[in-house]
Amino acid sequence: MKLEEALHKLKAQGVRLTPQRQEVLRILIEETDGEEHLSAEEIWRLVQKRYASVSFDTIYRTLNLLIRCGLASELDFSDGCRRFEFAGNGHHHHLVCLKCGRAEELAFCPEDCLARVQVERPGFKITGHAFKIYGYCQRCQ
Amino acid sequence: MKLEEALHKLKAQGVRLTPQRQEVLRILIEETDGEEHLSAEEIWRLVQKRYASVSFDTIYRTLNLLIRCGLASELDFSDGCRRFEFAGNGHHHHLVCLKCGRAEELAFCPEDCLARVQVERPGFKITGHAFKIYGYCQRCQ
DNA sequence: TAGCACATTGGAATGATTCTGATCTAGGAG
DNA sequence: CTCCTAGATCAGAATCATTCCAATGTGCTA
Repeated sequence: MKLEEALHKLKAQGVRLTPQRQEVLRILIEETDGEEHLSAEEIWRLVQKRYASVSFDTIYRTLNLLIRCGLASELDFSDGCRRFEFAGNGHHHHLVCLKCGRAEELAFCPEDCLARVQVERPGFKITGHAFKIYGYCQRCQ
Repeated sequence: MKLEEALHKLKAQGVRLTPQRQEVLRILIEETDGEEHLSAEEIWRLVQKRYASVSFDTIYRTLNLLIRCGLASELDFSDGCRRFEFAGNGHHHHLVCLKCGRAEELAFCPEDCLARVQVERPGFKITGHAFKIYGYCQRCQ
């Protein structure tokens, strides 16, 4: 399954599989049911359940490591802290609720817009993009 | 001109026109030649030229006030601090250079994408959006 | 199984932003 | 024009997310 695959990918990059790292990865993959996008603190609390003495620093170092290895991506919902998600579910964007802070995932991607931008600005070398939609989810209206 | 207009708009909302506020607004409007998008600290240094004892706190309170009044907007270029711009130049997006941090403004807006999203997710009430393109500007490639 | 390069820990440091309590002032009332 | 006060400013301390540091612990290769 996904976790095995992700661990294998990490190992293939010469990264040590410590229990803390495995647990962070497991949480990103398995404990984000529905529309949860966890903050570092939330991940820390979850890891603590199994490894009570894990430090905050380890969480951040691990998350940054996973990002460098392409297994996690960071999100910014303008709520004061970074949020993280597993990067193995394909490219997507988010609908962010301004009241409850939850984010729904959106498969749709404005690729054709990118092409138009590239034509308009040939001098700029595009490497990535972000499309975020703000508003109120059904529950919060 | 623009500054007069903006000050008038502020007054109309019952906001006191202190010299510090006027200077912050003037800097946002007049001193951002080219593609500068100022951080709070940069604005602070500029205000200090005229009001040497201005506090950092005043800069932040003023910027947040201007945002609430619709005269400024905040930008996030993922470089660790918020950046600000005058909100009277029309809706636009940004091409952010990952090397030098500068942002070019992009008049093009993926409005049609928004419409498609709205059809796809009728339950979500859209109030705003952000479209950011990351990459390398001509100078930095 | 041993050894060491790399990870983890706890606490302190950093940097952006906001709060606090004392002092000052913009701008309306007289 | 002057007075008055709600609201603004100031300096410095507090807060919050994130990272650094030095000591200690541990995956994993040989």
